[in-house]
Amino acid sequence: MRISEVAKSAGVGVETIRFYERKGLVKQPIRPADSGFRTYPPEVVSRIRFVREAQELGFSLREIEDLLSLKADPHTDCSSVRNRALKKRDEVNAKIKRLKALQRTLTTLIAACPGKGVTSYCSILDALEQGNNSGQKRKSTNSSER
Amino acid sequence: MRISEVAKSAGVGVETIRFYERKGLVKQPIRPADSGFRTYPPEVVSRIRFVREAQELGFSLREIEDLLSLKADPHTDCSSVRNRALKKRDEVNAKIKRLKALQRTLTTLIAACPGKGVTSYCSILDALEQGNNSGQKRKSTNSSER
DNA sequence: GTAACCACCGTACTATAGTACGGAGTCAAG
DNA sequence: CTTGACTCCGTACTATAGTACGGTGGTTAC
Repeated sequence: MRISEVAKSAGVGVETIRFYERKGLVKQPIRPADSGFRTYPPEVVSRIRFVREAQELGFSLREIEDLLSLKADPHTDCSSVRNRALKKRDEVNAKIKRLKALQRTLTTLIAACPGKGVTSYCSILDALEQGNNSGQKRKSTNSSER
Repeated sequence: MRISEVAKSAGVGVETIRFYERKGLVKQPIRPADSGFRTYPPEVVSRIRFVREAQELGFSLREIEDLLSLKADPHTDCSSVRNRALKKRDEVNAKIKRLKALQRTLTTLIAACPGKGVTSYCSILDALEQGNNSGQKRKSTNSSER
């Protein structure tokens, strides 16, 4: 595949691929001596898609490189890969936990916002406090609203 | 609270708070006419913590502003807030789903990397393909995992 | 053979999210 | 009344993640 083809199927620009190549996220493809053009195997498309996906989930390109490098060289053993993978999995689990907390907060907020009428607390931070008021000092009716 | 106090308890720099103020993420605090210094109510700390938290989960400041603005004015009704909250919750759910997929992929990878020895596929993309060969053009017999 | 199209390269520009800097004012302690 | 800590402001700089630009060369289609 040529670069523009890859770009199109991965949903990115040509320049982005060259950029990822410079960053080491996409490895340099073969370049037939005659054409000099980058010629990619089709797998590169999933690799790029993975990068975009992971970005949306809050990973930086550096971290994504880390994730992608979780790959054992056939001639070394897997233990360091395994350990890094375990660590990454913990990080991902932590992220899921936090997103679930946010989800619960939104649910609380939605419950407090029945769709019409006026409610007393209808902000995400209030909802956070509502869902969360274990161990916090509670605030009374004081509000100095700016 | 003065700005440096807020900064310290929220774990950010003073400049960051001024930056968030310019961006509208932190509202302008009162400034007593005599001192002219920003004087914050303590709630601002959780607000800033929320911002940092949400950033780690892959939200941009713009999106975070959106989240924070999910707050009903006591004089309007809640329906638009509710709708936006529902939409946000969907987005969060989608993120959770994708993180769970990543988690499963890592688990597949970990399983393929028993800690020593050489394995045939020990990369995250291979693991993805292993865990994922449903609905896509398939290469081999479907192995129902998970 | 020349136009259209793609690819190549390096450089420059953009947006986001801060971080640092420099000069000036405020305030409490010594 | 000076010193030091803190604050103010605007401007400039940084890192990340691209995106665009401009010039050159190869391939194909007419």
